[in-house]
Amino acid sequence: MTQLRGRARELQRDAVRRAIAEAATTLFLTSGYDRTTMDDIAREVGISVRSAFRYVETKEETILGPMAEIGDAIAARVRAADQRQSAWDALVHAVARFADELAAEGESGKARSRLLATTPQLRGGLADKRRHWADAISPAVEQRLDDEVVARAMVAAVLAALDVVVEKWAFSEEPVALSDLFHRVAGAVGDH
Amino acid sequence: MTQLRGRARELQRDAVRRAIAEAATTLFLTSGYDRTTMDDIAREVGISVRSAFRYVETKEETILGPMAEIGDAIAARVRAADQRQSAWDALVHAVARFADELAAEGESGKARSRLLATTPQLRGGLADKRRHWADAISPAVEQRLDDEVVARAMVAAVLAALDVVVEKWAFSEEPVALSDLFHRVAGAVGDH
DNA sequence: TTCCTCATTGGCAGTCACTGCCAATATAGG
DNA sequence: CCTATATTGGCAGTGACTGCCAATGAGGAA
Repeated sequence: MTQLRGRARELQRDAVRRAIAEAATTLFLTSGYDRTTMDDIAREVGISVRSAFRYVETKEETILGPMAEIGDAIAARVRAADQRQSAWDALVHAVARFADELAAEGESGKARSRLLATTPQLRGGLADKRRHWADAISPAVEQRLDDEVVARAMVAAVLAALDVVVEKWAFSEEPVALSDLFHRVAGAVGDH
Repeated sequence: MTQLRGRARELQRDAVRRAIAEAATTLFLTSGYDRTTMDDIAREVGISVRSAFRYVETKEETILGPMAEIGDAIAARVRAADQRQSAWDALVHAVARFADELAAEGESGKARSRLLATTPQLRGGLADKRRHWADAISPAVEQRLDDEVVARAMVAAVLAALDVVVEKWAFSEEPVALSDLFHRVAGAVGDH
């Protein structure tokens, strides 16, 4: 039963992590990143600061943690794409699917995106995430391309373009269709 | 004489900043980023920690500070490029010139690049710099393109590709020509 | 030269992120 | 109920950074 026990523990851990992410996001959004201390977050969740740091490695991770899996999801979609599709097209479509999911979150997704865009202290963590995404996605792209450096550069370029588009979307008044915008921009970057 | 006096002060400031950058780079390279304290850097320069923080805002800035001007330099080159050149080509060539300068630094440039690539704590500052570069360069690209978002995305994409190429170059054993590699990769990303 | 003014300096104390250590506590399985 | 094991939270310490203030130093006026 050690298996089950371990699994239960993991589920419990994930629940706490989600609670931390939720509390942190709310607090950052209402009081600002700097003016929110780890103490505030821990208190909101109902645990000690010392324990909070057993669930997240850094303050940045409180809000960025949940973004970890996205890279794998995108990589899986690249792999699953029709083999006749070019590396670029497979990649752009896979990333666009993520854009759709973000857009589906509605206003909360927009608010979070605005927070990430306007909080310089989060950029280190954000860069880390993007790096991990790139590490996950690049091999899938490389398989269609046979060139490691080009594959990595292509992934980095597309993710960078995504960032620009998401920021534009997050701050635009009129409702813009995020993935349409992304497709348009990616097309323009790819054609020049 | 207030003018001259002010200028002298500025020159003095820049000299101290350079001394800080040099000391920080050396110390980070020999002892590692974490194991180097601001106290160590200040002592090496011969000033107090309190004063050091009047020259640089953060520990990251000690080594990243000198990278600030590069964005403007690239922007100027994009503007200066032949108007018949496409936005993409002008941008890629301007960035390649920077790659040449980096390569011209030789081993010290490589070592610094390796440090930046392997030190996660510097990624926030690095992302900030890249953002500032992008803010400086994008208007110059937009002028040839008439589309703000596409211009920003193009710049972000090319800078992301540059990062990948620089990292590859910094860690490769055999001497690779940095800007050749960059041109090849940029071409591949742009054509797909 | 001497004095005055203003910028720069550096020490001090305080905040906050984060860590190692340890004793108290909870919990699953016998 | 009891024990092995995991989890918890307090405490003290480090290091980045900030506001405050008294001391210092350098240039110009008298």
